[in-house]
Amino acid sequence: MADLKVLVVDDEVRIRKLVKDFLVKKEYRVLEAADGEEAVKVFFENNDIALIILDVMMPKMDGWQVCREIREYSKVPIIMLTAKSDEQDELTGFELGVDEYISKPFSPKILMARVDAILRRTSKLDENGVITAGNIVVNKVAHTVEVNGKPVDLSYKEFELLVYFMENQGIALSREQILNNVWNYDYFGDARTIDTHVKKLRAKLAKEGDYIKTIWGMGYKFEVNG
Amino acid sequence: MADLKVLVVDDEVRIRKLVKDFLVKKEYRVLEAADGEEAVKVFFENNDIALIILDVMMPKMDGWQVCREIREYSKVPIIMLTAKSDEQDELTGFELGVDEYISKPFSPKILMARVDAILRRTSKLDENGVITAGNIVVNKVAHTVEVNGKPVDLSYKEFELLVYFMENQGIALSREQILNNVWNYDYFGDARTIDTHVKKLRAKLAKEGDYIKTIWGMGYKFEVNG
DNA sequence: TAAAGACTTGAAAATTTTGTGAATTATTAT
DNA sequence: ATAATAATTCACAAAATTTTCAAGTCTTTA
Repeated sequence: MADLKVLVVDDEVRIRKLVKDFLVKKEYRVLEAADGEEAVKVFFENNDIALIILDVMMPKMDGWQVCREIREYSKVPIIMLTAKSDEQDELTGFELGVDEYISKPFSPKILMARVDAILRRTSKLDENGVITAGNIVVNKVAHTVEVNGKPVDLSYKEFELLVYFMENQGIALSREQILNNVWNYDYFGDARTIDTHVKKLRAKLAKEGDYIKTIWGMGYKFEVNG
Repeated sequence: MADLKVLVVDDEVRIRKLVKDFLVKKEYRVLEAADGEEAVKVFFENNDIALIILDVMMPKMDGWQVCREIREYSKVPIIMLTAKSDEQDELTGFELGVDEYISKPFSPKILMARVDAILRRTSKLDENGVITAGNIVVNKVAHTVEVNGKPVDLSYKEFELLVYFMENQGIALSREQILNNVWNYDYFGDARTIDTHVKKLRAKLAKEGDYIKTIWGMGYKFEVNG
């Protein structure tokens, strides 16, 4: 597994540890948060979290609220851990874009199966490192890109940038975020260099360059539709 | 590709044809079966099938059962084609030793990528330690290399490097990766020593030296085509 | 609708990374 | 010990990419 980050949010240490142990065994990287506020904080400090496992019942800010706040900016998959009695609430949850429910007490094995399944279908990152979006297929392992079946040559940075975009489809990315992720965090130069790379990328992707949208005053977003 | 046989099992002719066409284009040999029983029969009549692409939902005998029966005798890689709703079943599947899941409707391209990846990791290395790629034949046991049938003398490191490349065909390898694998992980020296070895290797392999591609800013990749 | 601010773009400048031949330092064989 | 062979390092040329810059366009907002 390509080193994906999973954020586990629960106020009970016991539960966090349990889930974490299972995740670690499957080679996921695990971040933890003990309450809703911390969860939101951790999530936005790490902009590459692949999935959140979120308890509903928590002090300070409950799971629903966490979900709402995160959904304003991100489509990251969320698995909710609910008490048996919360069934009623699931209605709310699906509207909020929750991907799965698992009621406590749960079987870690099933939870893991769901995690795998969701990551497989959402992040499109399979073990082969192939990411797809529209007519673009990127093979991270082979370091190749195809647009409409035809190979396209990208430079190192262009490739990195495209991968970053594709792994964050539908998410508006600020220049700062892009800089932090695609460039080294100690990069000092002009953020405008991103623009130049975007320009080149768009040109090389031809029609599919339109997948990269400009978000005026903010940054860019990669999206196939819309 | 060394003429590998792939068995495609699906009750819909349309799907079989689609998959077959793509596989044939990649120079695989394709066998077909329209239901589970036929699949098992065909599999055991041909003892050199390299991979099975298996639909779950089929008359007579479903994919799970086919999987179970074949697994009693063989570790042949299996890719399952599942309906979206079958995710739940994946638990069962992984226990049965299914290698991959692809949910319908699927992108043929992704399917092909998976096929390639699986075959690359499972079947490349012949039983006798002979690896082939294009016009190069390496015998790990005898420690010999032939290019176009003619023996080529390589030094120890050159040989190791070539073997590493050939065991990782199509994969972009960073200098660090190469260093860790071909040199001892505690090697301290300059990574540029790789460049020098690559240079020598390319020279000794003559025309076939082109198999070693430079990936600018990243490292090298060994690939016969492209 | 004009001005200010934010993106695009093309091209030049600056920087990085590679390729190579030769020098230097192990290692092995004689 | 000495010669031969192999592995590294070095230095500089060559190649390719990244960044900067300036002028042109497009958006937003007053």
